[in-house]
Amino acid sequence: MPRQKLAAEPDRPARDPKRTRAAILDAATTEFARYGLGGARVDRISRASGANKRMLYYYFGDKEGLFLAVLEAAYAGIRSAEQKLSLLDVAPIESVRRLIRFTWDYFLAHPEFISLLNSENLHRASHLRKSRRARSLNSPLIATLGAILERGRREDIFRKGVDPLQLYISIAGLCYFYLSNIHTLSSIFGRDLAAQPARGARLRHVTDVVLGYLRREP
Amino acid sequence: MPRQKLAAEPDRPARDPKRTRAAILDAATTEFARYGLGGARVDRISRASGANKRMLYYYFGDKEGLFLAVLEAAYAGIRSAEQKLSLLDVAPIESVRRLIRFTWDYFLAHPEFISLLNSENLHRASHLRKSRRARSLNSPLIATLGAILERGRREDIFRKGVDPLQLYISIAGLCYFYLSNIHTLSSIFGRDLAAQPARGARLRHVTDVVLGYLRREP
DNA sequence: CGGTAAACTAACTAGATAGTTAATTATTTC
DNA sequence: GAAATAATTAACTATCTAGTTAGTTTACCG
Repeated sequence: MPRQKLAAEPDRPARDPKRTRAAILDAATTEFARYGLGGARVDRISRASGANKRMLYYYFGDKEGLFLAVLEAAYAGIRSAEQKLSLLDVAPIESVRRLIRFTWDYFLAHPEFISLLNSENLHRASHLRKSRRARSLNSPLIATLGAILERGRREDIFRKGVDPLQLYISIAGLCYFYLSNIHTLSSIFGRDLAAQPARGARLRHVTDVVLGYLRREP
Repeated sequence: MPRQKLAAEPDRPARDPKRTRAAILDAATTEFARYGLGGARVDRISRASGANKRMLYYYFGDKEGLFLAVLEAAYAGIRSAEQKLSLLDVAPIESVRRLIRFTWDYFLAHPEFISLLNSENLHRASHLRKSRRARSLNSPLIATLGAILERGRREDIFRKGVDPLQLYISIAGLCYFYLSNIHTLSSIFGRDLAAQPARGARLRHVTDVVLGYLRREP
């Protein structure tokens, strides 16, 4: 099948480095998410992006460099989405509900992020370690969550002594694991856990677990 | 480097199909866990097992058949360990504590199981779907957990209406995610989350989350 | 407008890869 | 004990793979 050329429109320059680079990143995200780093193929990325294979090496160095760029872009995506959350202008319980809802919806809408994280952990975060932006990928939500928990404690709604980092990890874990392992869980338990009623039940359950935990102790 | 022969001991038969097959499975488990299905190499498995590469195809058909055999063995392992748990001869709260502890300790001791599950989900459980034993890999703990929750409810300790499958998935998720994503989490948050104090804190936190959720509502 | 550099193309390469072939050897069975 | 079978070995194969080479073409700048 003849290769799709990018600059097919008459009024577009034949060379557009930003567009070429973005197209490669996009195709690479899909390929790495679908096959993992080890199973992804450079030639398939090249074909899907419409860019010559040489260009992958021209812009990203090598396959692993491309993978790191994909990962950084993925992190930038979730951080950007997190910034749009408004959590501090509502009551603490509602803040936590929103955070849970955001986390669940984000993972649901971005299964490629889950897959990329799994790949990166298989490789022991060796790519992130090379990244100059790793620490900047940290989530400012931890501090925000700390403020929410402190406010909830002062209002006598939440229990004392909750570690915001642990809670953040737990909220992520409760959502992530279900979606990341959706295939084996569905297979083992003989149910389609990806279907709507099951997903809705899962979100409600996660919310109950977290809010139940946060409830002030007698 | 000269290839290690299996039957080096004088009183061992030169041919031992069971031992050869077990050695291949063992080497394959390590290889698939370390590199994922796509990154694993058949020649490395052959070398590590000490068996001729032809034997991998003789016993398992192909690389994917070998992967399925590894996965089934891994599931058999956790089911066997679950059977040794005794949960019904103690009070409900202690039962739940034991289940959490078991889950955490098992994933900690078997990082290869986590990695294999991640690989299988990347491949959409396509191997498990071919397995004739998938449903038998189901956990009988779900029913046990149901009994525990019902007993706790009757004793007015636990809240009403807890879905044992959801709770089982949540306990697994709270433990699994932390360990599965240990590398990216440590990298992003600039802490060694695999070190002892952090692990202990994590287990305590998970226990508090689950028991906090289960606590009877006022 | 010409020179230069950047962006791009097509073909190539050296090594890797899963799987196969053609045996040989050890064990089992009658 | 000989024949048959199963388990094993060494070498091979066809294809795949990431990355490279050697250009060409387009855009930019003075």
